[in-house]
Amino acid sequence: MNRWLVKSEPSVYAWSQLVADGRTAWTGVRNNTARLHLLAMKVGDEVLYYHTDDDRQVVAVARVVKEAYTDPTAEDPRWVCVDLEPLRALAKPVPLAAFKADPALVDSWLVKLGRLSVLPLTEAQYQRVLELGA
DNA sequence: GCCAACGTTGGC
DNA sequence: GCCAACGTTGGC
Repeated sequence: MNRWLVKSEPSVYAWSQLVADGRTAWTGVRNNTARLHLLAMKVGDEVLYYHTDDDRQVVAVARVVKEAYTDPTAEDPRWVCVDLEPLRALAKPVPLAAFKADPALVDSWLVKLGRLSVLPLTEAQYQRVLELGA
């Protein structure tokens, strides 16, 4: 079971929209590192849902329901997407500042490589976020 | 709105 | 194959 984090601009596709839709194709990723992470996702993997822009916090947990396939919104067929469904919102969102302040999270890719939109978390990092968000 | 960090492109 | 220039992302 791998753990991930995906970013979304809340003005474009917020968590509430995923809840309303019940499921979505995670399209539009055009960065090779992020692409490799999408390719590594397995059905059942849990994915933290992070809002960029003014929010800048993890708000919820989603789950992979379909593994990587060609992104229908891309001209180049090498780009892929996965399908996600909402799992649950965090009781308390975990802000980026908490990642930077927490020794267990400061080494995460979210902090180290801020522009990466799909990134892996270690099990310990993942559990720590859930703990902070409980 | 600005800027830092990173990726990509294209000239040589 | 190197690197300068440019574009994009996301935090502040």
